[in-house]
Amino acid sequence: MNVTLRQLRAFTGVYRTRSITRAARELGITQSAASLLIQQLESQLGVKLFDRSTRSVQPTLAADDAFQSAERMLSDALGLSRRMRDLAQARAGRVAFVASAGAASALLPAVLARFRAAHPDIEIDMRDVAADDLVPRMIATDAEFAIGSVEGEIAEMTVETLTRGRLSAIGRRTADFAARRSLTWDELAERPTIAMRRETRIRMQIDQALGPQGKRLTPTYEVTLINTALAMTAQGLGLAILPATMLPAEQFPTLIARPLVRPAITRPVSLLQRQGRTLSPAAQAFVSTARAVLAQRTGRGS
Amino acid sequence: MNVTLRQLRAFTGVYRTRSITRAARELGITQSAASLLIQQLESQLGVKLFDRSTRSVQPTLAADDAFQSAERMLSDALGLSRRMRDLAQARAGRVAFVASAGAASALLPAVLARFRAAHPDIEIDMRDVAADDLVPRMIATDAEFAIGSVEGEIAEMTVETLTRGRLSAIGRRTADFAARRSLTWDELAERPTIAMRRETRIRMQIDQALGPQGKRLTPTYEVTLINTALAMTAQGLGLAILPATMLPAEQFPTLIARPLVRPAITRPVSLLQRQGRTLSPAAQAFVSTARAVLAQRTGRGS
DNA sequence: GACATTCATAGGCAAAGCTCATGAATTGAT
DNA sequence: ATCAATTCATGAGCTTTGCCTATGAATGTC
Repeated sequence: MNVTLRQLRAFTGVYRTRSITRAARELGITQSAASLLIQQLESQLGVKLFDRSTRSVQPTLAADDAFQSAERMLSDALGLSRRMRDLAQARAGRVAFVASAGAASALLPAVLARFRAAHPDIEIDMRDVAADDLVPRMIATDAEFAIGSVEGEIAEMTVETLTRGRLSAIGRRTADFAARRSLTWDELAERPTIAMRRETRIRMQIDQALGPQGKRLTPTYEVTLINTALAMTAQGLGLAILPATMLPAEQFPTLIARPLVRPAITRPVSLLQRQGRTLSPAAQAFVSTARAVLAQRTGRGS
Repeated sequence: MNVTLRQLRAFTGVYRTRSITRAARELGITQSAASLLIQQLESQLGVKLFDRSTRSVQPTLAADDAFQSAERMLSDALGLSRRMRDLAQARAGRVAFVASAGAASALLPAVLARFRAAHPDIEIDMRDVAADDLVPRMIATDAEFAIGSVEGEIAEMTVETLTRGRLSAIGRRTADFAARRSLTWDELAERPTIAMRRETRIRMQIDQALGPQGKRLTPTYEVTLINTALAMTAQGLGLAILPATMLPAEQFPTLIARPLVRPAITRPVSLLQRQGRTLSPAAQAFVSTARAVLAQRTGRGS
């Protein structure tokens, strides 16, 4: 058998109190148990630690020597427990994840704000990447999860749809536009529109979905960055054709989104995780915050 | 129950080998025992440490975090064991003791040399004091023992006589003097003598012992320091009246000691220890070295 | 698809660990 | 000086822990 922390606890207790009885009380064990623990420790270390009579318990020089190591180990043990408890309660730690640029700019700011309020000491490492890089970066780095639009299966990963954003027309809150429940794709032809360039994921999905229906989007403007599209829309240059989830209400308070139908095209906001790997408590907390925020958002319409 | 070092050993093993089976082999336990230890640790820390499937054992972030503390504690534990083993074997540590000036100059140098050869890493703290200070210093300081001439009992202390030095006449190795087995006190009257001053312990003892016999020492010279007496003797100024144990043969190779008889007066060389306190292994080793050296010395005549 | 490897779990047994009771030594009070 | 009180050590007995063997489930390999 080897030295145990139990023995060391008894040892430091006796060393400090100079009494086996008192130390035992502190530890919540009987005096005889404490006595045995000291004896064991002495025999395992091969050193007498206390000169004891019924009347006094005097530490030997060896005990003076051992005391420091013992204290350090015990405080390390306590520190470890505390640290793990903090990690478990997401009061310490770090969340590293990948987010597509779209999610990062529109969806996640709210999540981040809420998460930070609840878990102020968690380090957040959000890697915002172009949509195409989402999965490769997730695979290549130590990110615990990824948030973005992913369709289909990916090896070694689980994909879960958090919410679906309907492709929408985003425009200024004019009486006319605000009155609409929805717009059809056909109706867009009559109006100036701002869409993403053909190379982008969003646009590719639109074209793929409309093609079989014999329809086609012919935008007035084509841009690369979502923000550009929204800024142009805010200027009244036309309707932006985007998932509603990509409209940050705080940033563009004058804009509103109205779903496009016939056909309704939806785009998932997905959560990507490594299969068979548990998220750290901090990451779990983050994910559930994200769920909560997205649920609200969906509730008030998307 | 609390975290145990056993669990931590299993943990670091698994962490390093990324395998419960291999770690178990290292620890000399079965795979199932190791598996249980990990489970216990996880439940006690409230944190998942490994994502395990039958095919892989992946440390979580919490495990990365915990690993360092765990390693430190284990190496502390090892260090403690080793340190205590060194102390036990008197391969490390420190001996603090008090020695009367006489013992320190004549008896102990040989002991120190031998002890140091056998225990090169032990720190030695020898406090050499005047004979009268021996006991007070022993009581007041943290010295583990004292060596010097002590008669009678002392509270809280054990007094053990290591050897007895006979009061002797010390003189140059002349054919005449060397031929003598012993001298009587009466014979001293015919010769020049060098004795310690009346205030010294040695002298007081001589006077007390001779008084009842109606005898009296009337020295030619009276000095305070033993070394002075010996140096004078070496110069041929007379016979030094001292315990034979106080003649350091190495320092005064020309001098020899011959016991004084009628009456024979002896003076103990005592070992003083605190009652009920064990000596540190280093001190024990020192004391037994002292015994061995003194035994030799007694053997070759004093 | 059979095989081998690895982790988890259950049952059973030995050992450790604790408590309770008691004894021995020592101190302090009556 | 005797007695009560305190404190540490020890032994008996019971509970809990800890380990091993055996087996099952999952997964990657040939």
